[in-house]
Amino acid sequence: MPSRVRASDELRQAALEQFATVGFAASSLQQIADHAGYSKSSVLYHYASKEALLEAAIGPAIDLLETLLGDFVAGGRTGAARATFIESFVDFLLGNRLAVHTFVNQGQSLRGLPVIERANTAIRGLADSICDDDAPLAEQMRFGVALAGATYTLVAGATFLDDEQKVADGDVREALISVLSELLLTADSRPTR
Amino acid sequence: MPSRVRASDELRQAALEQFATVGFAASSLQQIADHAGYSKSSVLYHYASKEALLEAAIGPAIDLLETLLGDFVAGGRTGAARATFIESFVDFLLGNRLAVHTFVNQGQSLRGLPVIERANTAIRGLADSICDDDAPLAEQMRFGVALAGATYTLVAGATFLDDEQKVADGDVREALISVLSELLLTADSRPTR
DNA sequence: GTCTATACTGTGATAGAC
DNA sequence: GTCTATCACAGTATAGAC
Repeated sequence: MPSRVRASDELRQAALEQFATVGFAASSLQQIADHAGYSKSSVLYHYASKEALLEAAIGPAIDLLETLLGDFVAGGRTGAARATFIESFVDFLLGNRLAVHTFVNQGQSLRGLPVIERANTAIRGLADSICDDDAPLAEQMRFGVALAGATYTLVAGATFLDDEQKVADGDVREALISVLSELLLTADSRPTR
Repeated sequence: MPSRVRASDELRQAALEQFATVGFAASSLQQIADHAGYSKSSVLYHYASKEALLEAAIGPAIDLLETLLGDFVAGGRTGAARATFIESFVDFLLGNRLAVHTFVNQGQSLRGLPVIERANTAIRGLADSICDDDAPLAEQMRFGVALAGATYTLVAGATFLDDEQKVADGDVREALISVLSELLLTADSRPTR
């Protein structure tokens, strides 16, 4: 193994995989250390606590999410802006599956942690931006279903499809963008029912 | 307090609320006992183990889900069947928020438990039924996004909207059915892109 | 920088008094 | 049926050798 790979990076990656698969609360420092090939104490040398390890593991992805959602909220409400947002969002999901998986599945029980709160604030900002104007409830739901559906379809996909039909990421990307575009791009002109 | 309410029911309800809010792993028998006004040992008298408590808490909802999905898979692929399925599914979500919340947020880390596996089997059966025929990937995604989106929108709604704008359940029901119908009812005639 | 050894806390679960 | 007392164990975290 090349000495280029640093222990802290290996530990961070092992932790991310553990958090995503068995959950944060159920992950022990011992398991993480074992998976990375280090001792439990080495983990606590590189990261002051289990929470610090979570911060390091999913923090970067949360950073991306913040800028992604922030840009969309700040930007115009034009159809073109929506289109690029959809693409960015899908790419974000595909490029940060483990972190998204962790946040989606464990976020509720991790309220109060700085990383989690940052993500929640960003998401709430998006929700407010969608709901503030007098948009009909169905429109708000369409947005929620689209983003939550895309997110959780990938998360559930990781859960169910892992062993079997391994679809190519490129096809998934295209199909997801297609469905989200259907839902969101022509939303203004849709009937309420 | 009327002696009509049984201790086991109170404990089951308290456990469900704990599991849904702080998660299964993070919930302690002590907390559950405190919330219900009993001692930790009383919990273990009524339920042999923490897992048995989970079974009792979300089992009934999983039963409903099994029949719901089973009926749809067994039934025809007609538009009318889809319409009634959408309505039943939304009603199921609205009527079992805490159980759904628990399964969605904790299910991944609880693999192997009988209740969880029953639900996973039912969901996989639905997924197979949708994917078995040569449906295009976008159509499969549309189904996934619709059901996962509806599910997680309500779950996230419980997370974010609890304190503020308390939308009436009736309106949510109508809006959700509307969005799901848009996505699923005319799916056969949609273009791939 | 990585390890061993250990302290301390809280957990799920059991036994037995009432 | 509910309680107190106790168990064995796993968890995070600390101290210090090398």
